Amino acid sequence: MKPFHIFNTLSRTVEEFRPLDPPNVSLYSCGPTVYLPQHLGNMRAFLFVDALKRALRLSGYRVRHVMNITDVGHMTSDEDAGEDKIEKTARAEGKTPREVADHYTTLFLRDADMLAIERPDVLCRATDHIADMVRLIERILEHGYAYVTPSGVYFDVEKWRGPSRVGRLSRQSLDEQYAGQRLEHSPDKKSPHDFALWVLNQPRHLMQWDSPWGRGYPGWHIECSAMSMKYLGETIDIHTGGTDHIPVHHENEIAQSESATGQPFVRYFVHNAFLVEKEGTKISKSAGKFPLLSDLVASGIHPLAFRLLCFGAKYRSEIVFNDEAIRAAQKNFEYFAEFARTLGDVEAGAPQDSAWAGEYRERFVEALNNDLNTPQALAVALELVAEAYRRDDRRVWNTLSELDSVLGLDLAGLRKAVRAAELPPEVARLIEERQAARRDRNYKLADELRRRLEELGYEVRDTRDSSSYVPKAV
RNA sequence: GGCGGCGUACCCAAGUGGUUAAGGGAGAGGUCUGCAAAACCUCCAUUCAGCGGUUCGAAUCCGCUCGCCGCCUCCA
Repeated sequence: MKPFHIFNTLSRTVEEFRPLDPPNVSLYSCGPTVYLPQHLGNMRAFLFVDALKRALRLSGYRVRHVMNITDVGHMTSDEDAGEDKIEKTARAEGKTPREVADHYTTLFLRDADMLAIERPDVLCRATDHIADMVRLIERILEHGYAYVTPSGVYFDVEKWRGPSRVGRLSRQSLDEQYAGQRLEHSPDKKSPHDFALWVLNQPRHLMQWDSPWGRGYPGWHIECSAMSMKYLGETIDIHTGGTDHIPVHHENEIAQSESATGQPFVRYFVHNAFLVEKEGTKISKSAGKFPLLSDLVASGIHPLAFRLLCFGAKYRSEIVFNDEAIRAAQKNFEYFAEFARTLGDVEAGAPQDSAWAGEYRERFVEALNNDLNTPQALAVALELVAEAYRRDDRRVWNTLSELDSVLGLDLAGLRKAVRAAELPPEVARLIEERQAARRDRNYKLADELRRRLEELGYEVRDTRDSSSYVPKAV
């Protein structure tokens, strides 16, 4: 294991990462809410987690990753009393909540696959874990940090609050946090700070479960606590999410988890910044308009270009998303892909990389271990390829594929695809015709044939007396 | 109103006290070439929003000003 450093929101500093049980790392990520497609901003968060996992692995850690699918409990309005978003979509589309959740989960996983985001070891749906949530709420009640009312079971924030307990993440006192807030609160709450663990007596809701307190449904924070503990234990190493989760969601998760177990809930909270549009405005689900991965693909951008775009900035920085930025990322992707293709012709024989390549591996790992500096790591990878071209020395495959274990561009696949590619008969015929035309200096015909080959998906590259044919990047 | 953050070239973006301010894209010129593509080479911020201050030394620390954003309400 190499020393890994990461910014911990709990301390607001970059810390050396020390897992509880090295080299094992327990990692929990707040996953998607599946009532709408995930937009590019959402996907950035998952790309961040993917980079974190892969970087840890490259440095010798073994990561167990759990991610939730939120398919119940997110409300359209404040205070857990509004309409459930899943149900709202279900009503609008004439489907059951489960159908809605399944549909958008499938879409999410499809996009994640296209972005080469590895599947978590456990992908768990909230609605499959109602019993776990109920048990956790019972523990909180046993410890006296919650109370039952006709409208629900609430967490008693006033009782829990202490010098170091509340506002650890957000750096806000309760009074600060709620100053100026103009929401109406359930009259059953002892304090406006209290939040629902279990909601009762909302007969209009489609999704309801029996509980010791009556039929109802879980509050929107409890799922993460329950599932995190179930699959990773009462104290986990890393918990990730977007910065928007710092003040409420994660603050509440800590309170309810630690009041139930008496143990620290999370050792390292790591939060990613947003993807923003040109004016610096957040791309949000609720705003209604946001680009999807499918929009990018439709405009001719490779999904992995978006992956590289996200790698081009640190996870703690906002990324400004615009046409020029994504096109630059596309160029980067093509640059790597092109290099992998040229390796396709080189015999796979060289087991040993050239000595000069080792330095690049070191610098790459070093960058990642320094608070996941993916832009610096990406720069190193680009420099490695440039240097290989410059030296005309392609014996860098072992190094490059190690870097690709984090970059995730599947360069090995691209390389293999070129080697395995067989020319269809029609293409072969066109190529011969074109070569003849070039020999006859009939360049007009040669250019026409080049155009037709391109239509068939083959890019033509001439040298003085031969040509190569490369299937275009998909 | 409270809390937090940002402002580095045309665009994206590292760097956060000390040799020439990473890297990529775009742009300009060149090598190669029937052309094109790919690749490579050269050029492209005496300067880090502005103004003060601390320091032998600051893009990096402090203060103020301007501009922008996030969270506090579902949100990665």
